[in-house]
Amino acid sequence: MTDPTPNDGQRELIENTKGLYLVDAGPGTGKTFAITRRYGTIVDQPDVEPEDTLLATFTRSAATEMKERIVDHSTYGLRELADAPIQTFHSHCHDILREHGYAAPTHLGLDERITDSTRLIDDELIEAELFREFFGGFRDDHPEYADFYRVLSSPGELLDLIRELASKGVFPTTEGWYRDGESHLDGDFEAFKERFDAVNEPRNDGRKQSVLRDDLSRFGRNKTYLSDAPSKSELRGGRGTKQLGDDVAADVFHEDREDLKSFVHDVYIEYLRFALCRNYLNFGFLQLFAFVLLCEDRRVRRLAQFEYVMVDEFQDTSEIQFKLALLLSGTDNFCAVGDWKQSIYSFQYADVRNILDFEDRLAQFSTDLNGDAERVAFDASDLTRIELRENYRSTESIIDLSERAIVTPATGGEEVDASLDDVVELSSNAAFDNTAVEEITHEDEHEAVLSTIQEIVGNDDYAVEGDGGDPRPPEYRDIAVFTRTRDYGRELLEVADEYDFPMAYDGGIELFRTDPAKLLLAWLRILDSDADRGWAVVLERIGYTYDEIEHILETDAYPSDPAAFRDELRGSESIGAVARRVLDRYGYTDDRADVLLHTIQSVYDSTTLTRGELIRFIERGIENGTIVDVRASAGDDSVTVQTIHTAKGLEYPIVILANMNDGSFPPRSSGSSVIQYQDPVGLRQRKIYSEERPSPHVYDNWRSDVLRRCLPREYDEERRLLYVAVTRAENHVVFAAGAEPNTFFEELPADDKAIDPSVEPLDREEFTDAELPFTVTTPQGPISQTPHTLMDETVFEEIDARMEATLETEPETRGVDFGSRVHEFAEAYVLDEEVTPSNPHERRIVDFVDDLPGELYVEEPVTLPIEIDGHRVTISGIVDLVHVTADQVDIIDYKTDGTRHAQSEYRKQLSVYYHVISEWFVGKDVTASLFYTTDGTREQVTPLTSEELRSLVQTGVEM
DNA sequence: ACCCTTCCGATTTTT
DNA sequence: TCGGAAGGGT
Repeated sequence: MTDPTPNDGQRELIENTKGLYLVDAGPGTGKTFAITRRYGTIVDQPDVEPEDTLLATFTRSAATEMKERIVDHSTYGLRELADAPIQTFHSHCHDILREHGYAAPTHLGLDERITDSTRLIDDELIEAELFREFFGGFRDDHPEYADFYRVLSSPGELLDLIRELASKGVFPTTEGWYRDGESHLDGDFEAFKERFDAVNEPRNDGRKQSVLRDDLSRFGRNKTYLSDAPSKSELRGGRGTKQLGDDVAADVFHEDREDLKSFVHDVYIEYLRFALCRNYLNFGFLQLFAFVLLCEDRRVRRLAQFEYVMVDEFQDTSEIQFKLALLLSGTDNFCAVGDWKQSIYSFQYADVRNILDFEDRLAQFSTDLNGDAERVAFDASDLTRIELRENYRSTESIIDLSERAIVTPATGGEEVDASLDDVVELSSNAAFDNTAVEEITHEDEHEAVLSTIQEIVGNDDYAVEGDGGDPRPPEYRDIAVFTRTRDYGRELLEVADEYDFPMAYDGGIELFRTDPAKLLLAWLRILDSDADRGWAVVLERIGYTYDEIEHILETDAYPSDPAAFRDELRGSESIGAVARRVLDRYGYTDDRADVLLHTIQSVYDSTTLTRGELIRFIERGIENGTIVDVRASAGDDSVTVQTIHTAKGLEYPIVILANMNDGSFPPRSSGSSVIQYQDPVGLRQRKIYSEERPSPHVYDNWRSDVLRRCLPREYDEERRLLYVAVTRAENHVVFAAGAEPNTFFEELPADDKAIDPSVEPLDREEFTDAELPFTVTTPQGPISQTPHTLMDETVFEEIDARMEATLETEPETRGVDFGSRVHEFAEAYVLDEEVTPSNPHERRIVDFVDDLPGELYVEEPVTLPIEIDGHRVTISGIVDLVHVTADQVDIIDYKTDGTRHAQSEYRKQLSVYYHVISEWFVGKDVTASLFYTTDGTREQVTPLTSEELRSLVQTGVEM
């Protein structure tokens, strides 16, 4: 592909090894070729060894590829390069800490040490588990932060925040914040003011109010603020005002955040301490300690610094990685290679500004690092920019299309920031340009895509470049279908399967942490040994309460229905049949269940696993959160389906970009967590708990609401994703959309191709290789140490204890709970959706509604209402509670949403129960009410009459 | 301005 | 389920 003789840009990069370089390397420009040759030039100098040169990559596989290609072109062999620092930032940091990291924590004031036995936790779910454990202890030790706990929706929110701060170089010390960390948390008013002014500019020469003022016309709507919030008119100015006052910017920005900062600080430092005590680090902490060490310890820094530093995929680096790269440079022989248009990893803390504002950031970071001591020596004004301009992959037409993509608005009115001035123009090297850029729209999008593929294969109109550069008709293997989400890819594969279409998914699926997998595991355990761990899950699912389950497990007196099902399963010939029956029983027929079925079947078929081993296999899958890697086998002549992220770095003759529908390229939202860090406004809290007034207790933070509206929604990364997708193509691109095409689809120039989807079923024999469209890799590696429970036992212990306590004080209290499935069923049935009853509870609902106001009897699974601190609590699975005393029946529906939202939907739900229950408890006074757990208030609901219910069933319309 | 109701969207993946 | 946003009525 890449010409062995470097072109001008590549040669400039390869030959100039001294000094500071920023290389713009667009798609298909032979970047890897140039970097590896440059590396060769560097280490082939007589006085330079591989250990003097750092080549940082983004992934391990990229590092491996680099090494292999260097070996091909230099005097060094693979063995000599085995230990060379050609690696990811993370693994390099790991190495630094292993060698010099023992006392690194002391620089933050921590007494703990990093030792050889300190592990790296590479599974986020295991870390989440550990963090939960940590946070539980933290809560007990720090009652002073109660107001923060009450607004947090989950501890995971804080872990996310900590990770983000770590990636930005904001670290805590035992005394406060490391270096200038606190200023990041406070934010940057000047930078904020600029954005504020930008959205506060009146429009139409001052005749129309600013975007911001318009946006705030609904200020306070659906919100509850504390009394210090200004009124809407105070905030926006009177009638006729065109923009917000200047003072508003300062007013919303400046907020007392001392308590918030100290809360976050304490959680952060204590979590670091916890991790070190437990002898582990996460990826972020690896970089955190490496950075601190390099900053504080001059000896280590000198030892660790390189004569040459090259960073590949620079657009994917985070702020801390940029700074680490600088600290690791002993000279200014520094070379960053990347393409801002391909920065699509912000969720992994990649910061596109590292490459877009390279010079500014370099100057800024160097100054920061040199604040108190001379650490790095860079002069940003000595920067040489190199542009790689020759594209060896795509035709000129594809390149033109990609340039359009990067500036295409994502919604009707969006103004795109990027302009083509920032895009380095590429020229194509393709042998010919017969490019088709087409678009198809059809309601049956999946079928339409498959039909299109059939149309393309073997068709000379879609010729691709053959081996000798001559055109040849395309085959299945030349085509890739890209999607934004995994889900869409799986759906497509599902449809393809129906037609025996040669199509293979390429990417990862977290298969085992799904309900179907857990239930299957439970039934396998029951089959194997009537294991309690299996029965508990099955019974809980049916709706038995904890004490009932305990009783059943003790006496082995299993209910007749599931026991019969177990016996039925025992008669199944194969594991596949068992799995299918279990999934059918619970109504799992979606694609995910099918993949699970496929996986189980193929693992069982292709290995010699016994049932017991299969159980262990699934258990490991759940414990490790195993992503089942599903890959196209290379030899198959089949279409590849993958997410755009997975496709980065790859190339295909023909690309179909599917699911170009409304909402499939979502805007980057400001996040929904209560406590968040945001550039440039710093650390902010969106909800505030306060008991000052009786109700409600949780208030919205008006400043946060205004601040958010000053930072516009961004589609920049979605555009870059689009760019990445298009630039994978060598010859042709097809956009596909369903019923509601998005703006990208509408705006991009493409020939509209009418389509009448009819997929020709293929002869399976012809594609025997593709028969099983994926292979499954058995999870490897050590089994995690976290004990795994399908049921959260602490919750049940808690419930049990409280039940005992309540029973002692209120022996009269009795209640009933329904499983949420019955709840859902009832609602669906009343609303005349097509549902078939599958258990006794559901059949009773059917009988009841069909025969209103007929008789209804419900067997009584009994439980007790649960009270904690005088408040009823919502416990997952118990949605509705019926509270029964001698002469009174209370039907209660728990809601966490305390301040807003209509009761109408709830009324429909509750009404069904109301009628069921009042039939049941003839002679008692029955009431229905909503219980708001946020503030403890309770509201009586007037249930629909039987007539209204009946009419609902008949008309199917809302009241 | 306030209240009630309905609608919409729940990513991506590597270290 | 559950928040955010927006539309409609008074």
